[in-house]
Amino acid sequence: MFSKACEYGIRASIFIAEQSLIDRKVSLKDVAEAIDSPAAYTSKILQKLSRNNIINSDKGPTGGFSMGKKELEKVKLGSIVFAIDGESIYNGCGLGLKKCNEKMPCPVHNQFKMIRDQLKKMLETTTVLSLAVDYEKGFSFLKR
Amino acid sequence: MFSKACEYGIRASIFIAEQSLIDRKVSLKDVAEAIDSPAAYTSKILQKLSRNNIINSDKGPTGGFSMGKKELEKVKLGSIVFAIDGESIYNGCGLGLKKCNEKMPCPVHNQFKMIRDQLKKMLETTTVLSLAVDYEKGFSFLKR
DNA sequence: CAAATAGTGGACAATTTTATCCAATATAAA
DNA sequence: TTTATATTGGATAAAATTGTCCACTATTTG
Ligand code: FES
Ligand code: FES
Repeated sequence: MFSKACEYGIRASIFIAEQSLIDRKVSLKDVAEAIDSPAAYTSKILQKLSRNNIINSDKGPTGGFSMGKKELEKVKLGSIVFAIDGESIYNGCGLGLKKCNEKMPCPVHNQFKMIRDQLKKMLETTTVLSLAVDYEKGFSFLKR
Repeated sequence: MFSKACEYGIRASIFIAEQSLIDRKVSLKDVAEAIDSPAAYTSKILQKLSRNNIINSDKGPTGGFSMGKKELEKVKLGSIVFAIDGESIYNGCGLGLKKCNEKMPCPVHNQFKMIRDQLKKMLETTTVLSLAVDYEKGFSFLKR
């Protein structure tokens, strides 16, 4: 469904969001341990999220990754997926034709469109904040 | 969503099904041209489909790939996806945890489960035959 | 200013996926 | 039985994704 990079990106964002809720900046190492991901690779992904204004990062001692109140409220899952995996989720064809195209649809276009539209809607309405709150309550897990 | 191999596999199956409807066996070359895929790679995929009894293949002159009436009626999209991409569509976690697990769900489990269940249902109810019939009528395309 | 800390960026390596090539096998037809 | 044809299987290669290493920059603190 999503690339590994995107999965790490989502998990990292949820962890950073949750820590930001209790006013904590987290280091790369913190993130990698919390979501059980390779640190150096995770670093690249966090850079991308940072450049896309999904999280912010501060250098130096007392530095680390965090999310401000505004970001916490406006960042949806879709923003992360788009930042990392691009628009393929939105306009890609289920059978790999150049682009999804109503006028010259692939044989599974109708079936796929329905599902993809729902996925899209889900991504665009689910906030990282809401997921972070559940995670904080211990209802969900970022590693196993 | 699916691997490239799986996309080729589905497109190939639809083409083979459609040609079988008018009692034609097709060669590897025919398939590769019809779906615009690399022939040698497509060959591997067709082998896998053949071993999974989704299509049949005959060697030698007058050989080629085809689907019998029984296969045409019983093969669903899901059979193809399972044969090529395995069970990850069914039990994989949306955020990349080892397995999807109700007891220790990832933060997006509920949202993903809903979408994945619908995808699953779609894959399990859509027959290759129905897609082949639409394709035959010119309602859909296998390449662009 | 010096030292310690933490993210950044670039090069590189490993792995997985996708793609190619060719000899071997099976089969039908002449 | 010879020949032509078409799939099969194994070895490789190319490309994309995932993962690692290390020197550099920015920043805080003493
Ligand atoms: S054309 Fe294939 S999904 Fe729309
Ligand atoms: S645990 Fe992640 S999708 Fe079910």
